[in-house]
Amino acid sequence: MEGEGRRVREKRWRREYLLNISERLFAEQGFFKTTMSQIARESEFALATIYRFFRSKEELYFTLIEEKMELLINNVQEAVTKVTSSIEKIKALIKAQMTFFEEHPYFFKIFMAEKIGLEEGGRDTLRERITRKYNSYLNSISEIIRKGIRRGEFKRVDPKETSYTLAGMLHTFTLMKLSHPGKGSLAARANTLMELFLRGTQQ
Amino acid sequence: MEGEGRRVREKRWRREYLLNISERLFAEQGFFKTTMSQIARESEFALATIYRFFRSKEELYFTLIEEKMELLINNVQEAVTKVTSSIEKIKALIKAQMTFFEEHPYFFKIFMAEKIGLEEGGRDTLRERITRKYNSYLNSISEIIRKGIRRGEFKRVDPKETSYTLAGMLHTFTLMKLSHPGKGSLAARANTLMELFLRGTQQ
DNA sequence: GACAAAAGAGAATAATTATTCTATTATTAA
DNA sequence: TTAATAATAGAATAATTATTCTCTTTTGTC
Repeated sequence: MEGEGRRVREKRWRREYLLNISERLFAEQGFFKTTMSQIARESEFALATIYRFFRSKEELYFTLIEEKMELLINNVQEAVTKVTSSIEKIKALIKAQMTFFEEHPYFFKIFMAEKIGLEEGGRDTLRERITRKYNSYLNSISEIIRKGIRRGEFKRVDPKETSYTLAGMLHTFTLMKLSHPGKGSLAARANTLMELFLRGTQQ
Repeated sequence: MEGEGRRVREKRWRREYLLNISERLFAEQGFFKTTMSQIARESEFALATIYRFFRSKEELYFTLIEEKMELLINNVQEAVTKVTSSIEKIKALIKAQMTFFEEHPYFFKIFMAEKIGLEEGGRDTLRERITRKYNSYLNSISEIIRKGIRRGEFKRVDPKETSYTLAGMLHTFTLMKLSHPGKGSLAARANTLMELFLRGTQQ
């Protein structure tokens, strides 16, 4: 069984390598400008070989998004469950998401590009799965806020509105930091965003 | 000269009509999935006729964005200059932008889709012009906040970070309201967002 | 009404590109 | 080693589509 183990493992490596190369290309040029030949050239696989791993260009693209998104959600969930108060949970969420996107900047770009489509739910089955996942992620943020209100930690805001808005702040903040990287890491700025979210800007 | 006046005017109408049809299609399907034949069919112009108005598909697309963006910026600037305090300026900005996007939802979608590209500045000359415009818009928001800090209206936040974050809140909030329209208009919810921005969520 | 110029139409072009086909090569298990 | 299986390669396919060409129709000026 050892031989088969290596075989399977190597196949997984190749698949992952392919996903990584594609991720970079899709992030840099977008879905349509990226061609399968280009992915083949850069990954040093032949065209037909790619089609042994993925049924189509779309499947490659959406698989990529789905797997990274699962990773993101898992990371965040793990960080959130480690603390108890709602405010700490929000803080952990912000930090975990920033850290993740800092480590996966290509994915961040693709994710941002898809976000608009995601919030509406596309037609394709592939995209639908991702949409559902993303929405349940947003809902889990709403849930934290809802509970925080009950516990008296937050004002009586609308949880849905607030969680969406937090997501928006988080994305734009990340976008700014990734495109104009200043001093210090993105995650180090988590407190700034947290302050803004909790206490606002008014003197 | 009157005959020429009508001629010119009608040409402008046709151009605008073409832009409107394209705007809808681009918003619904994105740049690449939208074909020139489709635009021709839906606008009831012939293919070659479209090329009398616009040199290429890209020019059509970017022209569309640029013109609407100018309109947005003008609307916001006008609203902002009507009031004096920085806090009121921010409030006017939020309301004006929400109103604008509520009136031009197709443009909003295109705008959101381009935003990621915009922040980095694409290679094309056409896109660069838009990028510059959008950045100067963001800078004008920073400026309001900077002045507000000097006047003691805002805390000593980082104006750039804060203005970007405000932009993000505004976009996501708009996105949410446009895709799940609840009771009341979007602009009517401006106060909610304003509250959140000024005073935060903490109890 | 007649001529010049612009607008309109749809077919032709030319290039691109996702996907599949047909061999060729490497790997496994016996 | 050897038959079977999987991986790889690059050419062929087939469809799509932005753009241009050529011709016809409409419009404005005289």
